[in-house]
Amino acid sequence: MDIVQRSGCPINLTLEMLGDRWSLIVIRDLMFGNRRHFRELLSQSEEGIASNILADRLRRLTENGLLSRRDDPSHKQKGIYSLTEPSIQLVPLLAQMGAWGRRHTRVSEELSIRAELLEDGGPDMWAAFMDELRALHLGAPVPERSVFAELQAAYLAVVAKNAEPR
Amino acid sequence: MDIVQRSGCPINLTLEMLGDRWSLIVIRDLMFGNRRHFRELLSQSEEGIASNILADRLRRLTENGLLSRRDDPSHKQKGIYSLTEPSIQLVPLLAQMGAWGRRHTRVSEELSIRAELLEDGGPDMWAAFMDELRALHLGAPVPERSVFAELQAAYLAVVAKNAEPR
DNA sequence: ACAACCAGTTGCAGATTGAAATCAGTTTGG
DNA sequence: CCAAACTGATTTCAATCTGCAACTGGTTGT
Repeated sequence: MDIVQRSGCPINLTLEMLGDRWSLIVIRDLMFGNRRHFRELLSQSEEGIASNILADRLRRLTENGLLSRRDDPSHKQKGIYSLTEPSIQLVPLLAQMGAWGRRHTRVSEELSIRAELLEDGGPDMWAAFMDELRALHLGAPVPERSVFAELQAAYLAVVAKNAEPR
Repeated sequence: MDIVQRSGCPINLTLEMLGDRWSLIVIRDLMFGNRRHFRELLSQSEEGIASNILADRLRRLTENGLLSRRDDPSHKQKGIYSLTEPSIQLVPLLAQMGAWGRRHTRVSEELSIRAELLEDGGPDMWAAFMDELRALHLGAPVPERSVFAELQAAYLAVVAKNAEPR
């Protein structure tokens, strides 16, 4: 999937880097699901990515500077994948994608509650989330607000509500 | 490229509809370049889309409700493609894509000036642009402000500046 | 020792992509 | 009226990409 540069248009260049069916899914899982290992990304994926595709995307995203990989001290084969500053700055883009998808596609309630919160929260919430991701992935100081916890709590609340026998 | 729905996640569903290398390029050209016919999209494309791919994407985008097609009264074979409300609502997404690409890829000055303006203009400018697109593509009343003209003027100014002999 | 786990790799069939050529109907210029 | 150019595609074909399943070589826990 190496590409000769087609044009210097920012939208085109973004598509050349991220315009396929899996790259943003992988980033989404790292970002919102906090999956950091190959196996977590492989088996806990809603969409069921194949292992060769996952390996390929992790390699390409790392080459392009959107992810970084370091060894896991607890296991010689494990690697820990982290977001980088460029991929953390995809938060507003993913928030807009979630907002659009929520309006114009047939989403499930459980999986779209986070998108709803993120849309309602607006740029302030996105910035807070990015600060939190910098702490989780880049070792920056941990901010007070945990958007991650807010999103997770809302998600679990919806799951619990829908599991209610009635 | 028909897809069995992989999951109800809004980001995934948006990717299933738009996550390929050409769909958003076509929408970009309709939106920012005001290309309305097959030939205009084919030959004035910066990236050089192939005609079979263009035909396929126009068909798929129309099937998915992101474009509409009507006959051109001036030519029995010509069709006029228009954006629809769902694709007009992609403006904030494309603005974010442009903003990200401008920061993290090697864009050309000429092709990124519009992204810069759109980023600086923020949600107010996006809303004005969407109103203008509703006038151009859906027959809504023409708004006072023409973001399209602002973008075009800025683009032409950069082209002129860079063409200056010095 | 041994089973489970780990991060991938390999092989393969089928689908998708993209370049180039081609197509048939429509309009235009002379 | 007729030829050339234009229209929105379609066809052909090689190359690439996708996804599934099996497999590899190594690590870890018991």
